[in-house]
Amino acid sequence: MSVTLKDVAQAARVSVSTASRALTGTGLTSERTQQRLVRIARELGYRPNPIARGLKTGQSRLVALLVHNLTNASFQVMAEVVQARLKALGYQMLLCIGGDDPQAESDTLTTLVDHRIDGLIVVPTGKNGAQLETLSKDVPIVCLVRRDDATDLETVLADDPQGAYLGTRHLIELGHKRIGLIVGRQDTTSGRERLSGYVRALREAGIARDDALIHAGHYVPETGATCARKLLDLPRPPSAIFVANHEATLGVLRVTAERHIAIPGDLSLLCYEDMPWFEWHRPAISIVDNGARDLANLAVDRLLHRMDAKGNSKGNGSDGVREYRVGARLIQRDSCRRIDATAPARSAKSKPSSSKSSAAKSAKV
Amino acid sequence: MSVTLKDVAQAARVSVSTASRALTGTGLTSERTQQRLVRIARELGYRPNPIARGLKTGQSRLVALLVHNLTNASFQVMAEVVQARLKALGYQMLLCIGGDDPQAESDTLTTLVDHRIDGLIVVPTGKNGAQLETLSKDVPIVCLVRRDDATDLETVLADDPQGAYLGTRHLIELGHKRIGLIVGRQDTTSGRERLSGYVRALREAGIARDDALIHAGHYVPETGATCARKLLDLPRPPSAIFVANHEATLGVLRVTAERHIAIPGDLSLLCYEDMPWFEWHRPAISIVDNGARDLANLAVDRLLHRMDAKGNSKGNGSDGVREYRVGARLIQRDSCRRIDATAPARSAKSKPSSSKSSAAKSAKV
DNA sequence: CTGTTAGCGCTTTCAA
DNA sequence: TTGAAAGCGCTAACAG
Repeated sequence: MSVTLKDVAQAARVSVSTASRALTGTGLTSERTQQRLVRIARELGYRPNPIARGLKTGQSRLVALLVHNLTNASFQVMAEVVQARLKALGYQMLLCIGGDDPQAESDTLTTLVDHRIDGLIVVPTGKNGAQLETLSKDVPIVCLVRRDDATDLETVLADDPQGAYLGTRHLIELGHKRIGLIVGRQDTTSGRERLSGYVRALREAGIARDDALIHAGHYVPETGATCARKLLDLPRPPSAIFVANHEATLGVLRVTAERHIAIPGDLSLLCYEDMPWFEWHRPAISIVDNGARDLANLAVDRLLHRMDAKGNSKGNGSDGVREYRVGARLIQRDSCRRIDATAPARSAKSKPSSSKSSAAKSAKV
Repeated sequence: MSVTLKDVAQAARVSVSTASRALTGTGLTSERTQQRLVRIARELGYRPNPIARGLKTGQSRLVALLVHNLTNASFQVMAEVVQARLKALGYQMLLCIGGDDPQAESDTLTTLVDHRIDGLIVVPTGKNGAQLETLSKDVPIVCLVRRDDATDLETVLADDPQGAYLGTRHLIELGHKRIGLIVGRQDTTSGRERLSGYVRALREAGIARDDALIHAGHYVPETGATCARKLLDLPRPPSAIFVANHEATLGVLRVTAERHIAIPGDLSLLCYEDMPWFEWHRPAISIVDNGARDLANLAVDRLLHRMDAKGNSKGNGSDGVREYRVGARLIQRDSCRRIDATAPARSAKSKPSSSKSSAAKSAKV
């Protein structure tokens, strides 16, 4: 079928080994034969077979990205970034979707290693630490977005404590005192950290924490809807809701629409994580950007670094740092408004998006 | 590092070939050795090396999916479906993102073939027909969503003519006579076909086609916004807009929000292609579902069929059919309303989502 | 039913 | 600087 190294060697009347050396560019051939071989290879349309090469070298030019799904905009961005970066370097991306299921993660992991992937970026479920730890002996691994506490793998995380803090503080600065929080499961890094940032901002502002305002659950629209109802049904409902994830935000928006609650007139809404349509939505949804693009880029950087270090067998490329944080930032759009601290939370229905200008400047980092 | 077939064979005191036969389950070994080998392999934690196997068999257990991006919800769904189906069969998915760029597509294609992928599902740009045609000699290919007219590759398409027809007819049945269309570029299959379906529905209803109501452009929010403005600025603006793609719909929604045009009170909006948040948006956006999930499943079916046929070398598995269509269906939500044919298009602002019940039953297919 | 032998296409000793 | 030869881990004739 295709042109092999042997064909090239024959055409050039040299041995395969010479051909190999010339084409892989080890300076172990004479300048002349080198160039000649390159030319002939091109003429013949020779393309090295990565499989054969891999069998010998143990490499595959394949890098895997394991994420939970493609519904989440952050994961979409990450997949696109990782793909683009790797392609530019001649790697192909194996995209795996684990659905946040430990069993699926475990299975996938072994198959990936079977395929002799050269590197792995994984959003861990947190339940396969031992396996990850073992695999990391063979292949460079970088964890993304979540840490697997059972490992000390290099991990690239969003600065969730800071992001949640910034968001909450922003709402406080706008005059909100009762701020509802819809946050993720507390057995994930991000769930815990976002809660902690929220709590810290309240504490600093001298606002008492009210557990009736805090709800944790899965990152799905249903959770958002359920929690929003609970919050709004409170005797003293919050004047602002901070939703720590974009899927849940969909649920919240539905509830507010159903109940004809104007945003930001009756309720301010702040969301953690961006999503393309938040900008197009009216009112445009203010967010705390988790920096998905930066996270992915950093993860790729770190992975490449480790892959490189492994190749040169100079240490494991860890650089001594185990955890990287990518800063979150507040992006103000139109879903939060300044309220008069003395007025009741639920004012008259109306006063549409005009809060933009009145909003405080971005909190300093 | 890992356990090889040789290790298993030695442990079992048989030759590697026997071990191979036993483990690959060709009925060419005695029941006893077969089971013994399987047991020993398991005990040793043997995992076959796909690279080595691939070198011999020419297969890789890798299937590639080449799409334009991951921003589009249809592509997200397709990627998830393809990934899930393939994983269940022991294949890994190589996800490539071509950005609808012919050069990128071409490059990717060659790399994929280098990697000896076992199959390819591709959303073609339409500019690399010759290359695709050539590659299809070596590897089973199924085109998805778009046809590459320069080839006669098996192609799985949405039934865009029908979908656009259904959508348009639905609007007509609701009493709309001036229906704006924001459609895709006319050099793509879907762009042309969606326009044709629209035109056919108008013709059947005896409504004259008005080119001022038809705008074609890229599938991006900006296009939607620009076209929406043009449509709404018309001396006689449309009473309904049919947006032939979800990205463009974002742009349209922004414009209507900016101008305080109530949907569906002042304007009915129908969108081609679903997106998770359309359902959560208020008013929930009515759509023509292109059946992304079905498309992906069918593409996988066809690909597997061809891969299978190729393996058994019984023909090319084409079954004589070159083109498959997956039916589109209308999903009514709350963004279209019945209008009084005699009333002016722009009525008083208000009358929010209550058109659901009054909407006509789904057009029959 | 099983073992022996020969590669798949490439890299990499080891000699020359 | 080059060639010959070995071998990565596996499968598949071909004998026995």
